Amino acid sequence: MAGESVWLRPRRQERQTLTLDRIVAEAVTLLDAEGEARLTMRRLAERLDTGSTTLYWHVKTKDDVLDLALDAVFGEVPLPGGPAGPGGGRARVSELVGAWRAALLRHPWSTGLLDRPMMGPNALSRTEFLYATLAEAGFAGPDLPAAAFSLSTYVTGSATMQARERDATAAALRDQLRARLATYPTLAAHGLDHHWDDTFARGLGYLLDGMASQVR
Amino acid sequence: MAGESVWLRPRRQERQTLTLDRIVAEAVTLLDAEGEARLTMRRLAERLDTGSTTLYWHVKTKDDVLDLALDAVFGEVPLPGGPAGPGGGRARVSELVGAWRAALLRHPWSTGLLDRPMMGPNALSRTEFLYATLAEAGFAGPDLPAAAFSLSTYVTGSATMQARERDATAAALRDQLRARLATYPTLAAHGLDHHWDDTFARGLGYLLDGMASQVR
DNA sequence: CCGCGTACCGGACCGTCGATCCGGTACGCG
DNA sequence: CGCGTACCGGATCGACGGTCCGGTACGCGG
Repeated sequence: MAGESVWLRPRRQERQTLTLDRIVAEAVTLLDAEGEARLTMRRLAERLDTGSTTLYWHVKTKDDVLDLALDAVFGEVPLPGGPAGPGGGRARVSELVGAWRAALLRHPWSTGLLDRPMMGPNALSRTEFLYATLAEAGFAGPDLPAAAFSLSTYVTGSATMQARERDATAAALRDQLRARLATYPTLAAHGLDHHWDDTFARGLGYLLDGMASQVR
Repeated sequence: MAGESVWLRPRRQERQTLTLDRIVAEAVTLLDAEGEARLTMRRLAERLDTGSTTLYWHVKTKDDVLDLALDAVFGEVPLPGGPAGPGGGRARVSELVGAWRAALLRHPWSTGLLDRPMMGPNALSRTEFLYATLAEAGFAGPDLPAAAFSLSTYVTGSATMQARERDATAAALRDQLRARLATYPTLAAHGLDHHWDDTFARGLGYLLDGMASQVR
């Protein structure tokens, strides 16, 4: 059994060496395509054209992959550049928050991972930016963490709620709810058909208005 | 092999028959004690003194158990009774929202399940109550779903964020963050030590203020 | 009092998962 | 040229969610 033919053996250079970055990137595309439930170390390894055990050289557990994938989503959120003009704090915050929400909704699985510590470098730098912008806008003392907390809470919560509603079974349940509008009259009359983008912006408006009146 | 001794055989009456309610209740206490990761159909069955397969007669999948457990948490939220006095809308909303948050934090695992459709009867009746209270307070048109959405988003998001912070690994990561306060100056200076209850109430104040100025 | 249907239960089992053991292989550096 | 180290993977482990199929006891009609 003298070694196989060269033609069958992949050339060393052509085959990219496995990298943590490649693993995370492939995990994100797999999650985008099939969701969290179908992300398996075996399937992920197969897509990377390697054995499942090899992944464990680069990563300690599957949770590591998920943590890294989540932080990769945060990495897609661009930080508004340049100095904020006077009174431009609101625009900058809206921009950051909107991009943040868009990134989460681009990867609906990410909202299911938001219950784990968001301590990746990308998440932290976005949070730092939010704190800095709010501090510059005049928030101080206990109002600073409260304002930052409210905004990030609102973003993650609303993305979770909206991603949940896109689920197929959620649509079926909503139809069933429509039939029980006797039991839930107000909800059925006003809560079923609304535009998410408008609803989100409106709620963000409430929050920013309330914050502005506090700092003024 | 003529049947075992009567003394060893449990009397029929003494042994409670297995009920969906008993399953859900036991699942909640198991989740409270050990978290979602350690909730297993086998372990749950063992606690109920039955075989794991028996559970599947009462329940179709494990997800059913989780859905029911989550709705059981919502069931712990009392609905403020009686008619709301004039201008009492804010107090009622604060009461509901506060109790809602308390229930979620009493069962920290629940925040990890918030990405699934909240379509259980308990969740729906709380949402209906919220809609009705807000409608009575003067919200109409697109402002009604926006207000209800903002509030429930704020509650679920903030509970998720706080429950996440109680995690043991989160504390370790926070210590590490404290060491890197050069990279995240504003965050490290203001975001690490704050009282959750005060921060939550302050943020809720922003939101309610902004909502009030809208409906006025 | 009998017998039988139905509501309920569980041992054995299947395929798959996350993770580990341990033996390889090839590249770079001395 | 040889050897260490960085990287890879077949085989395997224990546990999981879920199903098959054969039970068991209780109530109800005869």
